[in-house]
Amino acid sequence: MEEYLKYSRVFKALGDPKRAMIVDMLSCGELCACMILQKFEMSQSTLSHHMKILCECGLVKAREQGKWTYYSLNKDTVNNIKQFLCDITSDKENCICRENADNCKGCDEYE
Amino acid sequence: MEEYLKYSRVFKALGDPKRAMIVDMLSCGELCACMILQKFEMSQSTLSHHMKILCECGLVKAREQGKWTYYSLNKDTVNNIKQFLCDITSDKENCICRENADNCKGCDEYE
DNA sequence: GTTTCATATTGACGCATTTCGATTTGATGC
DNA sequence: GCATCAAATCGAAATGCGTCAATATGAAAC
Repeated sequence: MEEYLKYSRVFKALGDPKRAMIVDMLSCGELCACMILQKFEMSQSTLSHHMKILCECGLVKAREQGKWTYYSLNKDTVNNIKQFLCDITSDKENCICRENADNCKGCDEYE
Repeated sequence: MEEYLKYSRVFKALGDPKRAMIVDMLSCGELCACMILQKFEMSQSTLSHHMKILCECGLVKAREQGKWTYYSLNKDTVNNIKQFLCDITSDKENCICRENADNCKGCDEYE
């Protein structure tokens, strides 16, 4: 379950449309907070909160320079969850989560 | 924003570790609800609720057969969000979300 | 050092989510 | 028909989330 928790934290961060859009914006390169804020109708504190969530799950990196904070996408984290999605779409012969499949009458009938 | 909402609904569904695990279980093939329930310490009503969320976002398909309901992964939906992740990790020259980048003093200084 | 500006933090407010026990629905078997 | 079983739905409680205004922090400019 620890493994799933690791992934789900990132998925949860992307589970807000505004955060998904922010991540998409950052895919073109680093941006400062004020630039991101321009694109949304939200308060500065709300944006700051969203950026914190994106940073805490590892999706986004923050770089402070003087007054400004520059945010960039952490592609390693994106690749991690991309790998998870690849794993679940690849064909598998057998699977550990199926080990007790015989205990289920319904599944027996189906097989 | 509509586009991001479409993606974020799926991400949100994966944003719960139990649901991420269920999706992983289904990656090996169709399973009935009772089989999934065996693997978790949760009530039957709670599982039913999670399955509804997974179905409503399009990640999982339900097939009813008599008393039993069989769930399977909808790989098309997984491939959709995989494509989004591929897009944001690919190198881009320019990006529509950057169109007003000059308005930001901070960004100007940085460039 | 005081002002100004960008960002973070705090506290509060509704709203959504997770969870459960209890009940309902709908199919199967007697 | 009646009992049984799988799954869905309902109602309620606890927790979490998105949002804002107000305030705090901390760097730059004067």
